[in-house]
Amino acid sequence: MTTRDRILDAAAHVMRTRGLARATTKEIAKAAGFSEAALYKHFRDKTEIFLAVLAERTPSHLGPLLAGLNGRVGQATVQATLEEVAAAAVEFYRQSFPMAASLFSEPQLLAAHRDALHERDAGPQHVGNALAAYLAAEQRIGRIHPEADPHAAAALLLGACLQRAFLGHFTAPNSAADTTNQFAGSLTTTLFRGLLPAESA
Amino acid sequence: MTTRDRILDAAAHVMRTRGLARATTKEIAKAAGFSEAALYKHFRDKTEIFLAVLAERTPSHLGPLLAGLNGRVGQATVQATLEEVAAAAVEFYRQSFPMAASLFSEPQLLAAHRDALHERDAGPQHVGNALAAYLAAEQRIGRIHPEADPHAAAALLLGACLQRAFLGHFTAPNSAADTTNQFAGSLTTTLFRGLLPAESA
DNA sequence: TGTACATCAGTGAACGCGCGTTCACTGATGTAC
DNA sequence: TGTACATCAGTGAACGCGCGTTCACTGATGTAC
Repeated sequence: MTTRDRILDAAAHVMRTRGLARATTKEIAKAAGFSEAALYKHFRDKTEIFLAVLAERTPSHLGPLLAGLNGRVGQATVQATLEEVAAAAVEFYRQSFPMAASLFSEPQLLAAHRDALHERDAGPQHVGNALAAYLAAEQRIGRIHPEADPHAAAALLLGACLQRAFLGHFTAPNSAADTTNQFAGSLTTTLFRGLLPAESA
Repeated sequence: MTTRDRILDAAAHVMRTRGLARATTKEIAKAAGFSEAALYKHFRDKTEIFLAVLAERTPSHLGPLLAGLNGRVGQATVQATLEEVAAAAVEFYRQSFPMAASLFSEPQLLAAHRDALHERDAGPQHVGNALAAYLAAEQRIGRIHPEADPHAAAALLLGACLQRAFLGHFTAPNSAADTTNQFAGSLTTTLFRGLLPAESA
């Protein structure tokens, strides 16, 4: 493992455990096992460290799953696929949320990260787009109600996952009696069936 | 307006516009039109200012609406009510998100705020609970499918609103072609109808 | 093989700066008699 | 009514501290001849 990697690992760890505000060069260097001066042999300044962490240490469980969604059209059941996506999304959001949220305390860093994402053609909105595209494809082969709105459905499902991750971090970490899979299950079931009572028009 | 109020207004403004990390005593005092020393006549330390802002300057459009939900059971249509809730939720989350997210950069402040919310029996999870209670009541009088899960439905709807607010701040502020009302409409329509195709079991 | 030099990752100590906080003070307002 | 004193919101200047960053340096490794 290169020194650069060790610094990034240490920075990611400090950011996650102590928070962005406490992620000082002293803390990062200590966690990495190097002097503070060593950081500046590998990065121009602290911002560059943060941006590298965001670019290279953001979890990506969702990426492969979303990329494989094309091949799943017509396979298994749509509900089972959505359940899998939901479970993965909860985990992904749970891991990325603290660091992503932290960025809002430093708008300049947020803007720099946003631009970096844009250049790599990445970003949080791509998750929703990929899921909506999958749902639209399933809709075309009749496995989803023809009048359903794929984007709205994706927003509902993924939003619920983001919110759960948010609440899990915001409130005491003891809460959330149900498991992630139970949660993903009740979400997709409710989303599939809809709220409309049977006898109503 | 008391000095205390002017300080809190100034602090809230600085937190929103410059970010929590740039919300220094100097900036707050300057924005309030007082000396830094004046802050300490009204607050023990900077943390107390932040906690007071969070307690007294958090928007509360949603509160009255949610409180009035009991009286809406059986009134108008459920979908129209949900649409109204969704639109208000988007606006509420949009306004609170930056400050709430900022807290994740200082876990100690987050914990202190969480405790303060808990003491006042408040917090973000109460929004979901109130909406779920309303849905359960509508379910009891047959205006919602008897097997639907009220908590899951609330999570879907509010999660989508939270996510929209998040994306609105995270990505460039130009995006989001549709209006809040259009968004709320497609959400509730999709949630009501469900994804299930007509001919399927 | 030995010797002289170049390179470069990493260091300890220092730097200037902006931060949160405190201090002794001012001056306006209220109160007692 | 005037005078002496108490109160208290607000101030300017200073404080100690921890921050990000830079500096001259070390010592190991590689290279030329």
